[in-house]
Amino acid sequence: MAKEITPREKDYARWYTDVVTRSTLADYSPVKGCMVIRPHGYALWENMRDALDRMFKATGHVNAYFPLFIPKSFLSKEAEHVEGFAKECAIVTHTRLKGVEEDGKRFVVPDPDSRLEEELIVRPTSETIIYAMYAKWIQSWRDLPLLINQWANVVRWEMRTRLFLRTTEFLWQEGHTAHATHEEAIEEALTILEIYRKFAEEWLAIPVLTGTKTEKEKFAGAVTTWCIEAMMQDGKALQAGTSHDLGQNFARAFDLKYQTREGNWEYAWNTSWGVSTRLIGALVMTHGDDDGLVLPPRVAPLQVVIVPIWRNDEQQRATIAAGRELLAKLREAGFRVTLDERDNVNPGFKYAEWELRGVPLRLELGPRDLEKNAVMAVSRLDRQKTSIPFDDLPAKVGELLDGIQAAMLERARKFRDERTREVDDWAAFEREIEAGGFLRARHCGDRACEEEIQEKTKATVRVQPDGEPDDPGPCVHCGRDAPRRVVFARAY
RNA sequence: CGGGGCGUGGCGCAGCCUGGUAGCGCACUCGCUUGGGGUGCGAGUGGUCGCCGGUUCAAAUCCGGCCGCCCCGACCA
Repeated sequence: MAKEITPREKDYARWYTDVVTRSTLADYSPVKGCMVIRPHGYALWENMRDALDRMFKATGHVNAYFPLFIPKSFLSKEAEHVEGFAKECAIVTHTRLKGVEEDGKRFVVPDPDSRLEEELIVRPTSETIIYAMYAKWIQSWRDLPLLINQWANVVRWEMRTRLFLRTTEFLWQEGHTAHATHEEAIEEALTILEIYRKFAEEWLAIPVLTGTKTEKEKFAGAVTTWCIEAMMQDGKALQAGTSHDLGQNFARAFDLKYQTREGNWEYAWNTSWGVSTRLIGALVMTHGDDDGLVLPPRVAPLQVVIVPIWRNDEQQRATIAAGRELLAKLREAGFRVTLDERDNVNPGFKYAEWELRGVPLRLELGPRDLEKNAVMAVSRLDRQKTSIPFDDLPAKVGELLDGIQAAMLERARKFRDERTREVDDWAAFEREIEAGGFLRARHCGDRACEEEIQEKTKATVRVQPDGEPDDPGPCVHCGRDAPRRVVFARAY
């Protein structure tokens, strides 16, 4: 049916790229490793951003904006942090270009006279600049907690790129907080983790596991990294968001101290947390099918498309007129909806195109429907048809959209649970990991052991799930004592 | 950074081996037709064949160099 999309079975990576580009979410740009987020993709991001922003604000956070550039010296202040990011930073060395001529051709080169004394780093993340500012703003216990978020772009010069999943520049939010006690900081990190979980499941219909990262996988500079981890349709894991307890690592590095009620000076406790446009990639790979995108109604840029159907001029006038009324009524009710009045393509073409772009609900409006004073609603999820009398209109559309939203989460959860299994011995692990999905196995927690597992199988510990009872036994790889099971998978 | 592939109208490709004035599909424009799952027919618009150099009467095609992008791996959200 679908033209031009590689089926998932044939080549999952190609399918992903096809869906992202053909559905007009994004396109490759002339800049290596960088993508253009097109209006459809950006509208999706805006909806995600707005929902998250409300959740952050409801829990006491405020937005601010910090500079794109970071003095080089800042980045070297926290040892682990440098180690983690040094290899992927873009560096600004000059501030001017200069025209030169060679072989009769003109081009530009950096003007040697404009070389910067202290080079600037294009932020890969903003911990350093933000905690430098916090050190200036915080003196007293009364200044705490400080709960700031920023919506920004960051640059990480990675070797491989994949639309939305890994690009040189990407959009994200990064929260940075300062607290008087470690307990409070941990509570903050967990509050955010819960927001991420809720957002992923209730808005994106992506079921996630929550828990901590191992030493090997945690953020460079963190004491503890919590994450939400999702499973894509090819069985690979995708880290969808992280929340870090930074302890006093950055406070010490940037001399971020406050005076206690008792008059002593103490280092503050920090957290940082973020989700990025990578979530769009997660959305595509969790719900998409061989016909294209499938978007959850709550974040879909368009929730409903009305397609009028006619055979002659009179019917064209009638169905478009009815369509416009319908459009107004649904907009009034708060739905994101459009009417496809184009007369140069036939209905079948429109169906295929709107399905490709992931619109959850289509309302077909033809002569047969007009006779009955009804529209035919078709779900993007399963193409199930429901005839809706005009009189039931805004309400019934809301019900159908809610139903699609719930069914998407349900379907994704079932998919994940069916591909999650327990393994207890190494032979089973090596065999099962080839089939993809999540493997729940015991692990000793030793970093070297985890690295060996990765070398042998490309699998890593994705998450050490929260809130699970102890289940002691031998490590699946080395046989040493392990307290409980963790989740292994190959990851993006 | 290692391995592979590709640069030819807006997009996807053929032509290259065996040199002889550039072709197909889609898209676009116009007309008719059709319209409840990507209608059909006809007429058009649009390209210094990635760049530089060489061989030749003649280069998209052969030779040399350069540039760019994509895919796969290691690193990463």
